[in-house]
Order: sequence, then C-alpha cells, then structure tokens
Amino acid sequence: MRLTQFHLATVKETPSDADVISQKLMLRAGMIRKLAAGIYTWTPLGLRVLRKVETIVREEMNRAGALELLMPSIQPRELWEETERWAKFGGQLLKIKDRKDGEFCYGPTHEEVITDFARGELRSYKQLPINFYQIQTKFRDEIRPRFGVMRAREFLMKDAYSFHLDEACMQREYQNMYDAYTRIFTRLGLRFRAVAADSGAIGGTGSHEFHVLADSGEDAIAFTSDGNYAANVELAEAIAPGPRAAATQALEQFATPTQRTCEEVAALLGAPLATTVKSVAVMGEQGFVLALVRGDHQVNEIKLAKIEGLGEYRLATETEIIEHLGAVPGFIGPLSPKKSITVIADRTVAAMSDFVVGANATGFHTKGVNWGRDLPEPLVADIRNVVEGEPAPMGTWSIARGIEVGHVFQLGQKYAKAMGAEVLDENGKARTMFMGCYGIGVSRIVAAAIEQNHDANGIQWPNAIAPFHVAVLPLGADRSEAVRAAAEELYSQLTAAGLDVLMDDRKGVRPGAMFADQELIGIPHRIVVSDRGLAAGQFEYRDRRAAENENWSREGLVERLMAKIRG
RNA sequence: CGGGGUAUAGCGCAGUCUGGUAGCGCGUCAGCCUUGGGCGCUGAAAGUCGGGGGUUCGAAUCCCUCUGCCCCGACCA
Repeated sequence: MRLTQFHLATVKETPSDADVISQKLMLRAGMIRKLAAGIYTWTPLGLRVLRKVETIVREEMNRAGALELLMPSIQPRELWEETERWAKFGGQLLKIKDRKDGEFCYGPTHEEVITDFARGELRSYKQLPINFYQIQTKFRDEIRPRFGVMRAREFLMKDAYSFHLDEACMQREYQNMYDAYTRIFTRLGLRFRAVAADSGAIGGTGSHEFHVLADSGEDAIAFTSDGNYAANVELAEAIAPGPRAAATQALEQFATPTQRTCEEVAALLGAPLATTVKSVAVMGEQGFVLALVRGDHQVNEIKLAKIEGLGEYRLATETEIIEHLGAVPGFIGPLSPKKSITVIADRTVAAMSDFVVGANATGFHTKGVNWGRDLPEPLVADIRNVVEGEPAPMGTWSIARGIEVGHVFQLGQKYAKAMGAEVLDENGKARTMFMGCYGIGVSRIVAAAIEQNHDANGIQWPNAIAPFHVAVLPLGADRSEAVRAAAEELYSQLTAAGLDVLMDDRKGVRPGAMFADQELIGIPHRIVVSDRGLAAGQFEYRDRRAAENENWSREGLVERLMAKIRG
C-alpha cells in the first residue's frame, strides 16, 4: 500500500475523553472513531487489524472442526421468552419494535437462536456431535460503556455452540475448544493465561476464561507459584490456616466513638489490622446472616452466594441490622446479638484468637474475643478473596491482572431443555442434547493487544496482527531519483514476497513526521531508504521494539526480513 | 438509576462570573524556505457558540427546558 493511496488519520493531540492507553492510541493512530457512546467506526487502518484477528480465529475454529454460519443480529421476543431471558437479561438487552409493534432485541448473544436452529435441523444422534460458530456484531447496552472498544456496546464476537448426545461428548469438545483457543492466542502473539472460572448459577462441570495479561486489566487472576493452576480470583481457594492459638486475653469492651472501620479501630488500639474482624450483614433466603472476614481481607460475593441458605442474598439494610444486632453499622459483630442469627466465619477468622469485633453497641468495640469461650463456634467457610503471597493448595497464590478475551463454557442441557432441543438416540428414544458455548471478543482483542504492547511512541503490534508488516520510508525522495527508484524496487519485491507493506510516498513530509506516524500506528518493522544509505550500499532496518538501527545490505534483505516476520 | 461535569471552527481549548463586532493551538489550503525525529515564515478558508423557548435596544454570556457526551457510584458474559 502506498500511503498516498491510503487513508492515514493520525492525530498529534491526545483525545481528552480517553481513559485507557489502548483507547488513546487507537484514536490517535486513527484506527477507530467514535460515533456514539460505546459505538465506533473502524477505519481502514483499524479494520486491517480487526480482520487479521478475525482470520486467525476463523482458521483455528475451522481447523478444530467447527462449522461457520451466520445468524441474524435481530431476534424475536418469543424466542427469549422460551428461556425466560427476555426479563432476566436485564437492561443490557436492547429492545426494539418494528412497524407492527412486534418486539425484537438486538442480539447480545445467540443461545436462543442457535438452539432454535438446532432443534429444527438436528433430529438424529448420527448428526452429532456438531459445533456451529459465527463471527458477528453484537450489542449489549452496557450501563456505562468505557475504555473504547474494550468495553463497547457494539462489538465483534466469535461465538460457537456445540451439540452432543451426552455429557462425556460435550466434555471432549470442551477440551477441543480449549486447545483451539490456546492455539488462537498463541498465534495472535499475545501473552495470555487460561484460568478456571466460576460457572455461576448454571452449574456444569467447567468453565475457563482466557485472559490477555496486562497491568491495566479489569479482572484479577490468581495463579499458583508452580504455574499449574490459575483461577479467576472469584474462584481461587483460600485454604485454612494452622490451628487456633489459645486465648490469652480477657474479653474487654472499649469506646470507639468515631471509629467505625477496622482500619480506624486498629489504629486506635495500635494493633495490626490482622487482629480485627470485619462483619458483613446480609439477608439470605433463610434470614439474617453475619459474614466474618479478617480486617485486612475482602468478602468474596460469589463464594458467599454458594453457601447453603444464602442463595440470592442481599446486603442487610440499616433497619434490619439494628433490629437483629442492636447497633448501627460500624459497631456490629457476632457477640450477643439481639435476635438469633447465623454467623459464618471465614476459615482464617475461625482460626483467630484474641481478636477485635464490633460490640453490637453503638460507639463500642470488643477486644480479646475468643471462639468457644465468648461465643459459640461459627459455621466455617471459604468466603473471601485470596491475597498475594498467601498459601495456595499448591505453593502460594500470586495475583495478576488480565483482560478477558475468551470464555469456554459447558452449558449442559439448560437451553436445550428449556427449548425442547432433542434428537433420537440409537434406540429411537428422544434425548435432550447437551451443549457447550465458546466465545471470543474479537474487537476486544485488538484493544487488549495494545494494552500489552505499546511504548511512549505508540503501538507495538505483534507480527501476526499488525496492519502492515513493514514500512518503507524513503527520505528525500522529492529530490533524489536514486532514493525513489530504490524504494520503488524494494516496495515491489517485498509486496511480491507476500508481505503487507506500507510505503510512505507522501510529498514533502519530513523524516520526523514519517517516523512518528510509523511508530504510532505500530508497524513492527521499518526500512529507511536514503541517499546517505545508498552511498554506503546500505538500507537502514529498525525493529519497532529496538532502540538502535541496523545497517543491512541490499543483498538478502528480503529474505532477512521475511525470516523476522514469519519467524 | 443516583451524584458531578461538559457542549464554542475538523480536533483540543479560552471567552460565560461582569451582556456590546468570535478567539488561541493543532490540523487543512496556497506560497516561500527547509530536508534524519511531528521544521520555520507569510497568507487564506473554515463557526445558525448542542436544540427550543424567554429576558433585553442587544445574548456564546442571564433565565427556563430538552438532548448528547464525559466522570464517579451501584450493575455486569
């Protein structure tokens, strides 16, 4: 591509409403332009990257045996009523009406449509297993879209759905997709990690998220020091500490007129935060529950929701807290509540002695508290987030940040059952199919790749998804016929070799501007053609990630470059 | 949905308090100059000051109203 034939839309000034680096760089490089909140136009430059990601995803899905199809983006309400998700999906579902007042939504996902398709198409176990996928624009009306295409409302997604006669077959395909995803992210040239994820209320035996590692990631991932296990922080198990020490202190209530948080109480006492216990009051299905974690820990809502009797719990209101405990929030604890309540202690809390809690009297806390002696033994469960460096089932936990770009999921029979998707087995008996679903955020990958690969000058694309592999920059082509001819010849050869080449043939553009644009848009390799170089019989090569130039002779240049790009 | 901002040239912003001929930087266009890190100089084009209503001799500026967008929070495969 000659730059004069292309639409380069770089800007010098950083857009003021961009709050993550990928969004800034995508706007400055002219890859995207915002049309409305969370809705973007992909420019020719940005689209080249998006298409490269899409192509790799498609090739690997095909290789894994999945079949591409394309479903409608507009879906009728009736289908969503069958799974009761018309109401349950919530505000993210963009609902629209046609001229006859028929109700539709813009598809945020396609379980209903594919299951409807499958129940019509699939009749015999002989047609199974089968895996259908599409790469398509989705819309989720996010409450607060932000971070550019990282969390846009309209986005490009690959979604696949597999159908099976039994669970074992579903699990085999799940593994097949897991392996395909590993190949995809490896080919994309990204540093990533597959992590065990919470499978939520749907249950099922498995779910993994694929995260691109980046400090700016929205999700915390926990992984063990031996590298063999990684989990969403929501799932990582906090193991029980050693046995409880014997009580040494007497129970003592003390005044904390203005100290409501564990931090404030610990500061007042001059004691470590880890000697305090935080009490979180919630209302579960079976009544009032007090969840206890150590002062320096955080309650994990997903773990808490899994406890028997809690289910769809919510935080207790101030009125409920006063009614059950007799004190206002900030001074509550498990000691002598006003009414009978359930106390659930985190494993760590259960192993504490001589600890500090709210006294259930406004303005007071109590120290020297001990299980068994001062209050009954609690129910014990793992209800907190793990923290950096603490013991894990194997080794110790480390915490990293990641951007979720893929998710594989064993759906089981949830949708097939709700929608009556059945096939006849070898005995002629109708059986509800098992399903798996597998998503990849294609447009999000573009942003995630930038979060992971950039410097002060701009983007540093991995070769596999760079909009162009190499930039040819002729310096002074306006006045040097030799430079112009050499650049043209090089451009032809590189293009003929199958590389994506961008030649900066703009008139009167100074070298500094050429370099700045090439670095901003992140072309991974550049070759400078100049009178100075030609006189020495050399071309100047620079890797986007390198600080220094290399002088390459004309001989073997194309091969040398190919080796760098194709690996 | 709650709270807080903001809307002025293609982009980024000042001007609004205290009403009186629409400004700056970047970009764009023309010319000169320059040619290894977003050069320099000269000139030019470009704005129903988010929409509607009101006050006033006169409104970007004051009042009312609507809308978009941004930030914080709650929420979220």
